[in-house]
Amino acid sequence: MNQKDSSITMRTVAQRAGVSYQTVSRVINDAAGVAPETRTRVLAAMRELGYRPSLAARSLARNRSEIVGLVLPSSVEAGFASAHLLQVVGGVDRGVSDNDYTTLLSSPKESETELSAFRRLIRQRTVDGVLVEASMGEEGVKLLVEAGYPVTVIGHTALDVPSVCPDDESGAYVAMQHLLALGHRRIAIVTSGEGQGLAVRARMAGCERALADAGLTLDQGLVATGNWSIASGRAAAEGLLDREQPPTAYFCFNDSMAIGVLQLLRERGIDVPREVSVAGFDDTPPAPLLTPPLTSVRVFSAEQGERAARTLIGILRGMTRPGAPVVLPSQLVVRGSTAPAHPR
Amino acid sequence: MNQKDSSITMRTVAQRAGVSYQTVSRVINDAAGVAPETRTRVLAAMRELGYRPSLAARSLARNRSEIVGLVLPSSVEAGFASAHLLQVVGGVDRGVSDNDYTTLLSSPKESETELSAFRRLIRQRTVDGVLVEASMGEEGVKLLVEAGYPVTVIGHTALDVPSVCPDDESGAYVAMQHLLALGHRRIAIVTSGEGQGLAVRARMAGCERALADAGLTLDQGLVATGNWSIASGRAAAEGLLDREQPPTAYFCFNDSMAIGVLQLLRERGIDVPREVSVAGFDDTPPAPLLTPPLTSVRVFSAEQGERAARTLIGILRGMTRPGAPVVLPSQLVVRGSTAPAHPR
DNA sequence: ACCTCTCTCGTGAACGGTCACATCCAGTGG
DNA sequence: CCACTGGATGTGACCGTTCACGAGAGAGGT
Repeated sequence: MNQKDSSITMRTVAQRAGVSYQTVSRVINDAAGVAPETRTRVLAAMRELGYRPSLAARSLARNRSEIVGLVLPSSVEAGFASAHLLQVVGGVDRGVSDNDYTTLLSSPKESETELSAFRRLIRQRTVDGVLVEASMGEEGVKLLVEAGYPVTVIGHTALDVPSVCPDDESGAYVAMQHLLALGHRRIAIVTSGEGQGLAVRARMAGCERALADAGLTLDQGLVATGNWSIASGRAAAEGLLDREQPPTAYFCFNDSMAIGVLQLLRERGIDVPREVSVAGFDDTPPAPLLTPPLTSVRVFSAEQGERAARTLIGILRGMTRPGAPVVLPSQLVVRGSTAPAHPR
Repeated sequence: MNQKDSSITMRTVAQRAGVSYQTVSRVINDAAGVAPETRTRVLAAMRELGYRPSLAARSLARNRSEIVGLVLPSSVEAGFASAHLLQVVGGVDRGVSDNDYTTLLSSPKESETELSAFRRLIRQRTVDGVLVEASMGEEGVKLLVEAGYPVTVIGHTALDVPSVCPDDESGAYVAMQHLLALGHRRIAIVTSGEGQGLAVRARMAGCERALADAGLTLDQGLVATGNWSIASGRAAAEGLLDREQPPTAYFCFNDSMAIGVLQLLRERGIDVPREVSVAGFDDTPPAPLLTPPLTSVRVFSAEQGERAARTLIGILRGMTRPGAPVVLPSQLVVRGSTAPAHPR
């Protein structure tokens, strides 16, 4: 059944079906102008011979490959974000292969600069378009655009490029609202200074809106800035705990920093959620496994990947004009790390 | 600098350098028989024109693509194993791109059977060889082999195919030895009945060897069988706790099941590690984040991926004969979940 | 009956490389 | 002085598709 060497070409099929290779080509691309009877005959021949079109030849002739590149941060060091990334990869692959495209991977070798992944992709000249994970930075995206590649960014971007991202603003809004509804008033916000500026800004805006809705205003003294890492979460909490009036709740802009906060609180003997509440962002898989299970904002990573893939392919096919960013809803997942504010 | 349309071909370069296209080809593949002076002239022309060879054309002519496929389980549901997987992906990509190959992704769409990913790869006919993650099962591997593809398996396999895997036996041995050294004598083993049979058997063998070295023998009553999931870990612990003499330590064959065990113990009010110890396997990223941090056996996922990639490419290049499985060392990481046995 | 039109199908030339040769030219050795 | 050798380069065919044509056959109108 599986012809090992698979050197059956269009002409083989054509011969067998008693037509010319062009007719076979028409059948394959189901173009108009082929008699139904002929079509079935050709299809039969294809099946009998186990014919598979050569992607290489097709790419050469059509000058496009039906392959999209996916640029990811070098996952080796990604550590905690890994779950999110893998979800994205899975989603991308789904969206891509549903459209009969294929996914080509490219992440920077650790020895090189981040841009190497982009350069390699451009040099290879084998993909039709590129999906870029937001944490890869914007320079690479520029490079791709200059080289003439359609690009879609997954996560967020400040560039004028199609993108798919979670609804950071409303995610943060809902989380903040949740904490407020539990009676918390001194809510620390642990943000990050690195990368993904837009996402951070949107989340902050969500927080401010929730506060405003509750008739409150953002206390800058309760805002701590980390760098997405666990350690930076710890450090942030450390600073906040030393205040004369320490916060009764912490809202961290990702789960890693929330974990850092949890660690420090445990060390200081402060019970979560009885004494203080903690919420994270991203809802990574370990979140429910922590002690206590972490309340977090789910961002549907896989869907982001899938939508981005569909968007990009739509553009490649000329069916979609690159338009406004697609914003996917985010959703608060309440778990054990948040509880009513401790009455004082 | 970046020619957007990039329609500069070998002949363009040839013309510019005042040679024939064949000479350009020679320079590209740095074949012998080109005068050094000519070579530099051609190289200069290539640089000036920003020439990039077309991978499609090359694949067509050479009948190989320098692309390897990577088959992964549909990550959407992979949940906890995700970190391991992403590491593998990262490692693979490193090994692949270091050799100027490229990685093509293929995971089964969730709507289809697992084999779909393999079928797609075969039909596409665009890769030279395939890397398969062990949890993808062996049927797909057979399919690939029948279709004539060189395959390397990452993780483990019972098939007669090149593979790279962790040293399960010695990993389990060291972990078991660690628990024995802490004074534990009733050590439960939480294994799994699903998939990766070889890995399970190797780990069990390691346990038995450690026990034998300590003059002990495996008590089948202390062996519980799960299915790698958190829930199955809970269930296993539940059964074991009801024994007249419950275990003082649990060695689980992956981290997920260890987490299940930890959860149940906490619910029952049993302190880890003061009263009982728990160890896992795989050392996934959340392991150090648990309460208490989980002692586990690290398996170097990224290295597995990288080695597998190198092995496969070696075979593709005809430099390596497919040989015996490569076994990478594993390493025990001791954390807070294991402590001296509670004296009774 | 003839001409036109449409539908179906076939032909030749790309696409951008590689491969197996043929060719050219300078050195050699007899 | 000439045939021989071997390194440097060019030539033609081919890889398996697609694309832009052109050709043949019925159908329909006059």
